[in-house]
Amino acid sequence: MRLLIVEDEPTLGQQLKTTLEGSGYAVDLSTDGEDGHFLGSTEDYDAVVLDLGLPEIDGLTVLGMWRKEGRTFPVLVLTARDSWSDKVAGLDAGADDYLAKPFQTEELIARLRALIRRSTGNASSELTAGPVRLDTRSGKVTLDGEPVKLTAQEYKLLSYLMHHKGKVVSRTELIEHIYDQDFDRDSNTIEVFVTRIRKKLGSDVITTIRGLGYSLEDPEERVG
Amino acid sequence: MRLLIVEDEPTLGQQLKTTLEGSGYAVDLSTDGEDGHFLGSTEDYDAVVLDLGLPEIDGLTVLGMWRKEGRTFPVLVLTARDSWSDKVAGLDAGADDYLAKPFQTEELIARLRALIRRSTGNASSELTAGPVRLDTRSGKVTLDGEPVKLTAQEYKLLSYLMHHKGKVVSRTELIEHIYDQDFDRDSNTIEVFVTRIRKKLGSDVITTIRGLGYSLEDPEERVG
DNA sequence: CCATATTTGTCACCCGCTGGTCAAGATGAT
DNA sequence: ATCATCTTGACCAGCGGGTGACAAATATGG
Repeated sequence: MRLLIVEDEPTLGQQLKTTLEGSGYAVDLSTDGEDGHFLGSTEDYDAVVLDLGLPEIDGLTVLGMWRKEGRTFPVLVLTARDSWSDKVAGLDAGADDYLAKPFQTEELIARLRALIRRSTGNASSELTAGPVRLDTRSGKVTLDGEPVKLTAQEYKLLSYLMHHKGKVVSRTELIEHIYDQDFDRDSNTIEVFVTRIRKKLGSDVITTIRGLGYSLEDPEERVG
Repeated sequence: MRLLIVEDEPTLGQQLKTTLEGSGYAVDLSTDGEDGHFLGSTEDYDAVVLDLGLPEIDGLTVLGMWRKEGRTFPVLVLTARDSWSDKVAGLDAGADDYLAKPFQTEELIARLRALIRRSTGNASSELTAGPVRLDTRSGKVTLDGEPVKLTAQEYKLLSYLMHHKGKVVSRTELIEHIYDQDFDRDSNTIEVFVTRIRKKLGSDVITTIRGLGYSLEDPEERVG
């Protein structure tokens, strides 16, 4: 999962980036509205954390522009503690959730997880595909009930696929959502990790669609 | 399906070409209006992506010329973000859809798919012919409900025929719409692929009209 | 703070699939 | 029967993808 943070205060921004990366997200950080808006318009994020008090362009404006352009990623807005009006305005402008500063990073993480879950149309924080179950809350994976140890990267890859079960996900899309901006786009890491995951979970969990990418089967097995 | 991209910014153009080819289109790329206009006038495209901010000739002019020449392919116009006048002018000049820069390639792909679907007179993204069903959205094909694995090329060929169900499609037309500019026109690949598709979907799906080409039966055939 | 284990990404090599060519055989039209 | 057109099996080069091994980076533990 890949996030964009738009936060003008460098220390806080950097700190958030580090924490969220620690929670398994690929994070891009932008410190002003102009740049942040551009990133959100061109790159493909799973969620955005947007501070309203920005220099240059105001956060609300940025959000409004995104929505007008048809960007649908979930946006979590950071507001000053007591600016009640901001919250209302934020929700009006198309924010999906808000959090008042100062806040516990714990809470931010929890809310982001919920946002992403909802936006991908998953009802529960438990995702399943055949014998595989993934709990986004605890970050644990089981195969036929048995716990399986995945490494951080393996988990990210699998998690993205499970959030988009049934859809064909291209290598580029995977790279874009698992790594942040600067990453060597032509290398075969994805293939390598798919192999490693298959070794742990069985070779039939992830299907290869030649020339297009990978896919987790939807439970659309039809018998009779 | 074959597309023409007219985009002066080389990086963006090339990137678009690559992505769209990845989505199964044959793509010609032109970097200036003069050349772009020529291609659109001589070759046969299923849709055109036209950037309005072109050197030499303006995009709107090109579009106008095409329409005056009687070209009917659907045109998706790329406009700068805030130039609202461009949009209006574009639609007036005969554009079928527009997309403001910057945009996400996902969206471009979706819009193109819709444009082509509409321009071929198909109401849904699910095309059917007898027992065969093709979903342009997911790229999956089923025979009597059973999923069938087609290769990329097989899919392109079948997809084109299904978009033009009932019409007799000549070999040249197929070649022109499945491959891009540089392709050896006299070879029997088409025949070979027709054979291969028949082997997978049954020999009666594609009818041969000797001397003219191939055709997918309209479902209403009834021999009295 | 060093030693060790684990993880991550790169590389090289292999393999099977796919797309395209060719040529021989089948099928139709006249 | 003759000729053109279409079908199909065989063949092969090239590509995309899978995998083991190695090296760098990072985490773990004494």
